[in-house]
Amino acid sequence: MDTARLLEDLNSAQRDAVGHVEGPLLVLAGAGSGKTRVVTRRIAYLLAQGVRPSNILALTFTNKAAAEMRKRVEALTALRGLWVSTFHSTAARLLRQHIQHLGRDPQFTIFDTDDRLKLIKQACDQLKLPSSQWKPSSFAAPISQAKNRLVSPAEFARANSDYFGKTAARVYDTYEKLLMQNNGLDFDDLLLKLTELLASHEEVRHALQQRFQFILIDEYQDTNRAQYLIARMLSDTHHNLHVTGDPDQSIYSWRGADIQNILDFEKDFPEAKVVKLEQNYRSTQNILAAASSVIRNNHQRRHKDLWTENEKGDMAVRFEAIDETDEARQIVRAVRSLQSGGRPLSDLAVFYRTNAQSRVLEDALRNANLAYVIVGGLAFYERREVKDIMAYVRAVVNPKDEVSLERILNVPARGIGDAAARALRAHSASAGCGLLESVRRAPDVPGISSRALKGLERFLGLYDALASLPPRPVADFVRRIIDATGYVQDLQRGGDESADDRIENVWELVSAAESYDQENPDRDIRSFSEESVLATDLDRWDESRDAVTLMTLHLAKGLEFPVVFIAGLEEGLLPHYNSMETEAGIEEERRLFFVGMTRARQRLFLSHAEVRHQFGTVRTNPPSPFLDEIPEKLAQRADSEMEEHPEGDEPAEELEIGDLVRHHRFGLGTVINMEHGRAELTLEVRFQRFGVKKLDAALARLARVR
DNA sequence: CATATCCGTTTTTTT
DNA sequence: AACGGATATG
Repeated sequence: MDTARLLEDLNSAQRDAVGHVEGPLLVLAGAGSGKTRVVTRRIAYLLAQGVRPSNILALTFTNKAAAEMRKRVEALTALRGLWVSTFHSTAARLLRQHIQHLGRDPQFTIFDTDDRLKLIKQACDQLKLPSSQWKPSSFAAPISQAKNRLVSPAEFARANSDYFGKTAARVYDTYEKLLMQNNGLDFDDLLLKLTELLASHEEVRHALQQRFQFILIDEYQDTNRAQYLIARMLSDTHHNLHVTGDPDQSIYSWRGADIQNILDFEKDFPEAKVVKLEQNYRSTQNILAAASSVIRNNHQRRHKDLWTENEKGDMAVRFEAIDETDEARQIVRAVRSLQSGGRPLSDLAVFYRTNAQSRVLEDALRNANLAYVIVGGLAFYERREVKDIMAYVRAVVNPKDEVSLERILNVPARGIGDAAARALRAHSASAGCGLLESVRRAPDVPGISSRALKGLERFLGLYDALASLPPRPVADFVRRIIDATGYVQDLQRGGDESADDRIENVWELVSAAESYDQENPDRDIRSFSEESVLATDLDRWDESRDAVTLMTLHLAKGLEFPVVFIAGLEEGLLPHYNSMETEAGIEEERRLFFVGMTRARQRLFLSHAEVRHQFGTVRTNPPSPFLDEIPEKLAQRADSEMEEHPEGDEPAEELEIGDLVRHHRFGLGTVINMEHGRAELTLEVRFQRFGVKKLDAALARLARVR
């Protein structure tokens, strides 16, 4: 393809970036500034310059971003041998080829967060930590953080001398041993082990440096220590490292991301070319101005001015709801009116801070008969029934994976209970053999009932039958598991309420396997298993469906919608309680809000509720301070709850002491006393802002708030 | 050993 | 409010 054509419809900054060939390149790409376009064009440009596709490595954070990038490069040029994939799957792939240099078995299984927790539990048991005092889940985050920062158990122990830290260090150490025994790597290990491999094995590092002469990294502001080192080491010979990112969209520090990586890029590579993309092609002037006025309040920030040639557009709309149900109702009403104005539902998205917020929205949309999709939450491959089936796959693929083995031993129930499992484990420990071997020796293992023995025999038959199956087609393999275990019949028999959903998911797994077969005729059950662990809900999202999209603000990064709703803009939710203690925490929350706002192309709706039901209790939340950072002239207030809820629509007789009520002037309050007079009922209400008032129930027109 | 029931905990965000 | 884990019961 001719190079002039690749440059012609770009602005000058974009052209600078695309036309850069040799040497480090930092592209500071503001929201909506055509970043993906620049990256894909640059790949095409490199190819046009004679760079071989196999010498290029493009790294992203999500499979979706990788797929999108691949698709767009493909539209420009042929790309056999080009690697475009996530950090994690790239690491997995490289480790399969080279991990034996670290003394590990290339047939490792990737353990997800659920598996990890089970191993941590095992570690706690081994260390005899009383469960009343220690929660296994409390160790997950510290261990993960340590790995992200390349801190070994020994170093962790040295750095943490307090009571919790010392215990966590022991758990970490034991957890690592268990991972090894199971021949497993957790998500963090994928990056960590690759870092170790590159650092300790010059010949591998060198070979990969030769292979990947041009490296591109997307969302560089979200890289953690390990990812940073991988980037540095891989690019150490040719220095052709091209990173793209936006410090204002750094929202993953809790996962170990270090914003310093992008801020220090020029220090790391003094010869780096820096390009700033500040023209926004996505949003209206009003939306952009509103978003800018928010992000401006961050102090830890490199100044940047986004601007656009787009039209002024509508003002952002800000509205207040009584509670989360009311908020959902108002959003539904707006959705309906947009729809009748000719908007397809696929134009609309609702973002929120926490997954728990999706439920009310979901209910409201369903009741209104509006199509919706929830992206995120419990990922498909994390659902119990899907994990059960996949555990069979994993147990067969990696016989050392005892987390999976234990999971399936008695699923569906075949008479192998706790006692039998314990006996098998004990035998493994004393005989020094694996759990599977103990299952084989079950007749000789003490403490196993005859019923359990029968079950174990059946299980073994099943296991061996599966182990001898051809690894392709994947769908046949999966179907065989379902048939042979009677998994679906078992669900039907159990007859619990969610059985239908679960059965549906099981069949959906089969169809996922079928499409995998179609799309990857050369791959097998092993690669299917691996890719499924790294798959997320976002990857499965079908954007073409005519439905409102619901997702968290985190997931929204990198996407855009003509119309965006951001719900739950309250202090405590955004910024979230757990992030409000430090300035850095609040700034990250503000960036999260900024990310959400800048997803919108034409319309932006911002809502908050005065009270919210959380953990079964009611919580009164003031509006998010971020809302007030938007100038009045940029956000029009729609005080629509008045029309929707005329006061006094609830007879006072229904009130009880303790009820939360809303008064048109005094706002929210709690009924603290009721006095029945001759003809009237006098209420005593303690208002949150106006103190205690005595009101005539017939006149006060109070609305009860659940 | 399987099933039923209760209790406690959970929820911030995810590859 | 809902799920999973622990406990009691059949």
